[in-house]
Amino acid sequence: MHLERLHEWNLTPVEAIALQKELAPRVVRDGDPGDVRLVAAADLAFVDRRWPRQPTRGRAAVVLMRYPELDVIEEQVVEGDVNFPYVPGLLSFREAPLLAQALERLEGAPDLLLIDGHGYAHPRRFGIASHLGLMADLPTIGCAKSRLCGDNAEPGPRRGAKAELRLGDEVIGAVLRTREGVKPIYVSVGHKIGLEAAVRWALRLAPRFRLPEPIREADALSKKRRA
DNA sequence: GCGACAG
DNA sequence: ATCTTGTCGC
Repeated sequence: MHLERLHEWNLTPVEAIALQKELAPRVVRDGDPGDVRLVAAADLAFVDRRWPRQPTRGRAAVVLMRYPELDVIEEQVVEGDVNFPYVPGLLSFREAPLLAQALERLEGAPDLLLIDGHGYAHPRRFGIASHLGLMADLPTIGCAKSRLCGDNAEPGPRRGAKAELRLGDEVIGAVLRTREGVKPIYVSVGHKIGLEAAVRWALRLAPRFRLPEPIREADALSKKRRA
């Protein structure tokens, strides 16, 4: 698939923040992907174990799965240098370059994209899911395992229970219980999909475990040695 | 000044 | 993210 080259990646943190503010208005926060047949997810693992903020090597993995069968029909892995440090709020400048390369190698064309991280639920409303969604011009959902910003009540104990994630007087995402007895996940709009639809798809794609199946597969693939 | 802080 | 064994529970 094709991703648009929106800018260069070799930026300073100050430039990265300015870029996020500039691109955030282009994110589309509504829509509902019609009949979804193919779902893709991307995740990245680190190859060595140096300080989290230092230059290192990363391995990006992308999986393409059929819906509703949830079987993997394509995998892509790209290994390369990671130079940008981990800075809360600037995750995409650390991880997106390699993830974008892996996504570009995908031969199949997904109807929906899932990213491990936040989208709209971000200080400048432009998390990595929105960043990659904008580049790919695809309906994209951000699924994070923990909170970056905002406040929320505890969702109910049953699968499907949710609570609003809000920042100020704005709803920036949802806290969704995908399984009874486990911690909820944080769902937010990445691009070209409304929050309600994003939550519905996140839940549908996580029929058995805490995280949506495509993200689990991408995570597992990124941790495999090879490339 | 203090606390929070995706992966 | 990553370092790590056993262990509690379904």
